[in-house]
Parts: sequence; structure tokens; C-alpha cells
Amino acid sequence: MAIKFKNTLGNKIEEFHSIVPGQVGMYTCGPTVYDYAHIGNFRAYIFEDILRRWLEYRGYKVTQVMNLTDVDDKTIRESLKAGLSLVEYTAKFKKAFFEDIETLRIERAEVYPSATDHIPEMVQLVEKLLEAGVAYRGGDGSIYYSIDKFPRYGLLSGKRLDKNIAGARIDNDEYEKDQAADFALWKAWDETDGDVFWETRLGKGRPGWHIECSAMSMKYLGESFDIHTGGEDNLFPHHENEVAQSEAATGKKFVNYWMHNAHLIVEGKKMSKSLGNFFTLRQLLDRGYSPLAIRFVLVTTHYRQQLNFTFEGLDGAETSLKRISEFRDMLHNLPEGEINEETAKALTAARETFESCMDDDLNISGATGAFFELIRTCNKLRDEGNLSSKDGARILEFVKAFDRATGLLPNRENADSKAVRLILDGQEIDIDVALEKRRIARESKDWASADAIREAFADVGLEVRDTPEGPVVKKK
RNA sequence: GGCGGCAUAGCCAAGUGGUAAGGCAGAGGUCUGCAAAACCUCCACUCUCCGGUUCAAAUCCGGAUGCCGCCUCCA
Repeated sequence: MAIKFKNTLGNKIEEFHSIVPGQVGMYTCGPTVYDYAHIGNFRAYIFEDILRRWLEYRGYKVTQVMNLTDVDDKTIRESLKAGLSLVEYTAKFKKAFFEDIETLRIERAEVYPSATDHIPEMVQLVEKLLEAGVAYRGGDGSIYYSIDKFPRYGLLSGKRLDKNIAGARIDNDEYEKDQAADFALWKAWDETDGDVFWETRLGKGRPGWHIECSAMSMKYLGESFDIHTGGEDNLFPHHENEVAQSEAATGKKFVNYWMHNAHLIVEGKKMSKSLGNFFTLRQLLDRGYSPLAIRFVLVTTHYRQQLNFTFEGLDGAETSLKRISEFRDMLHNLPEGEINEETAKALTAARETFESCMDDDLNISGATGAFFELIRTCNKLRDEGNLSSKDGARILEFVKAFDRATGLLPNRENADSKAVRLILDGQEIDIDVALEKRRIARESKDWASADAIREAFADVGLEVRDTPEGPVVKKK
């Protein structure tokens, strides 16, 4: 079955077919590196991560390009405020960004181009647009794109120029431009830019925001490529402008599939600094939430559905992850035996549901539902004594596949218990010794001593569970 | 004002014509010295509301209400 995606261009769900069979080129809108990224930003990056993981799962070789916007109004303003050069300032947040995506287990893109490293490419593209007659120099020396020259303008976002755009902005300072909705390709330097400028054939200045994505995507992915993603807010004007710039310059279709993720809200409200519900990843980690729980919350809601981020949900995510983790541990500790037909059937069903849900425009909620159903079925079979290590090995293959697609599995905690020593009655003792002491205490029904030993385990973050096969020590 | 999206239990959330997945939380139970884990049972006769189409609607159509996004570089 083919993968299907909701294509913003045309606003329909379509079968996905790449330009080159077996390969996908995708451009995913990345961060503007002027501050630490917040969970709303990460929702977009996680959606893009799930997208690339699923394409890889289905056998595509993915080339993902994610831009780093390191020159724009905000980066300039903040670097000036901080008294740092633009390069120094943005370097700090580039580093933070890479740390954060690592924390959230977001797979690395193939290329992370920075805008400031691609000024020549942008200049060249702007020159092409000037030659083509769709760009002009405004009264302020900046170069603007004339949207009247591009008949398809508005096709992607569904905006109609006559109705909305012209009337929407009431900005009487826009005298430099022919038309209000024209946008800057190249911004002539002025004093608010400080020492941020490039001397180019276009004059002294800096690139407009939209041009970097056209220039860099085409450099690394070609003039036409498969997928372009971003948050829904980028649809207009950013992506609309990208299409206009790119297609006017090349005469070719820029992108085949556009995908946009919905925003998130926090506790039912729009996330904003003034409401105090604005969170960076780092703030949530400081509150003690695990990276994987945050990932779980961001991953398990369909990307086109507005996500309500709640702390109750975050707590629930921690529990859900523990359940998955317990399940995997269980599969590693099964008795010898033969393959059980019932297990094989449940496994096949779970896998098919999982995969068909993901193929259907990345329906991750349905997909994880199938996975949890398998967990319950298998746990039950295990309780009944109908699950063997052979079954376990097969199921583990699917568990690994689930992890490849979602990145949700906790690290396997092979609690290196032997190395840990406990403090009991002020004395340091080995785990094995403690367990033996506890066994003796329990045999003589000395529950107080037995519980004290369990407490000692708890003090070093370990948990003792009594099972029919004897005590098991696990990390908490 | 223009355009678009969404509304399913305490919370998160799937389901797009055939009679409400899944997770978390909660209640009771099995097992256990106690725990933990796991399992079992219960937890939406109903999908914001009002009409309509249909043998049949959470699903399609119309209307109302509420929330969200875009319409100056915010994922």
C-alpha cells in the first residue's frame, strides 16, 4: 500500500510518489536561532522526525535539509542587545538547538545550512528574478518581488489577493513598494542593522527572510523536490513566497508535497509569555520531566490536530512509557518453548494495523493504539503461561520496528547492579549479600528486616520485586 | 472584515455511512507477608447544540455556539 499524505497544495490527501523512486528529498523549516526553542517549535521538528522515520521505515533513502535562520530582524536585534556579534550570538543558540534535538531523540537531518553561509546563492537567485522582470528595486534601495508578475500567487495558501491581502495591511509607510503585499528579497542596509551587512552585487545589505529557503533548498535538493514542511503559520506568507520566488526563477514546479503541522496550545490556552504557559524544553526538564515523556506527548497526537499540552498528559506519558519498558523487559525473560499460534496472529494484526495507520497520513494515534493492544494481549498470554522465548523474539522484532518509527522506547536499563553497593545499618554491602540477607529474613518471617533491606535498595534507586522465580532487582 | 481548521468520557486521543480503538487517571477484584509488575471487571446507550438526508450518521448536508490558526518574517 502506498503512503498517503495530506498535501496543502490542493488541500487533499494524496498517494505519495517520489520524483526518484526509492529516494526522497525533503526540506523542513528549521529554527531561527535567536533564543532557546520552545515546545511548540519542537512539535514541528518532531513531526518532521516522524515523517522522515516513516519514509525510512518504508525503505526510502531520505535527504532532509533543515535550515538555520541566523540572520533576520530578531537575531540582529537580540545580538545587538546582548552586545555580541551576530555570529557569536547565533552560535550559542545553534549549539543549544542541536543539544535539544539530541535530547528529544530527533534524528539528524543530512544538511543544516545556515543562511549566512549562502549569501552568494541568494544573490544569484535575486539576480535571476531581476532578469526575469519579477523583481524591482524600491525607493529605499531594497529589492522586492512583484507578486503581480506571478499569476499563481496564492495558490498554495488559498489566499486571494484582491480580497484579503491588499486590504489587510494598513501600513502607510510602505511607499517603497509598488504594492503592499510585495515582499523583500534583499534588504538595503540601514543603521538598525548595525554591523550586519554584506557588500554584494545587489548592494550593501542583507537577504530577505524568504529567499534563504528557496536558495538553500534548491541548492541541496534540486529545482524540484518532493516534500516541504513547516508549521501552519508558515504557509502564508513564507511558503507562498518561496513558491513564487523559486518557480519564477526556474520555470519548474518547486515542490510536489507541502505538509504543515498544527500548533499546540498549553492547558487549553494559546502558549504565550504573558500567560506564563510558555515553555522551552529546558524549562520542562528542570521541572523533572523526562525527555522521552515530552517526546511521547509531542509524538502521539496527529500532526494536523491541534495538540493540547497538559501536565496531566505529561505525567500520563511517564506511566505509559514505563509500561512499554516493562513489556520489553518481560519479552527478554520468557521461558523456552514453541511458537504460539495465537501470538503469531496477534502480532501480525498489530503490525498490519500499525503500518496501515502510519501509511495513512501518519496516523500515529491509531498506530500506537495497535501497539498497546499487542502489549495487553501478550501480557495476558504470558500470565497464562502461553508465551515462549521464541514468541518473545518475534515480538521484539516488532518492538524494535516500533521504536525505529517512533523513537519512543526507553533505553534498556541493564541495571549494572553488581557495581552498586548498598548502605545497610551504616555498613556498605554488595547487592548479592543484601539479597541473601533479605531471603533469610523473609524465610524466618522477619518482615521488618526484609522491608528495611528493600528500603536500602530504594535509597540507591533500585527496586526489589518478588516473583515466583525469586527476587528481581530493577532500576526505578 | 477575509480565509481556513477543530469540537468524542476527569485528562490525552483514534475512528470519515453500519452501531464508540488505545493510553492516563479512578473504583472493585486476582496474585502477594507487604510491595511492585501483570491480569480480570467497571468507567461515553453516546460523540458541543438544533434541524435535515438515509434502512442506518460521531461520520454526509444546513444552521447555531465555542475554541484555534493565518491575513507584517511566530512551529
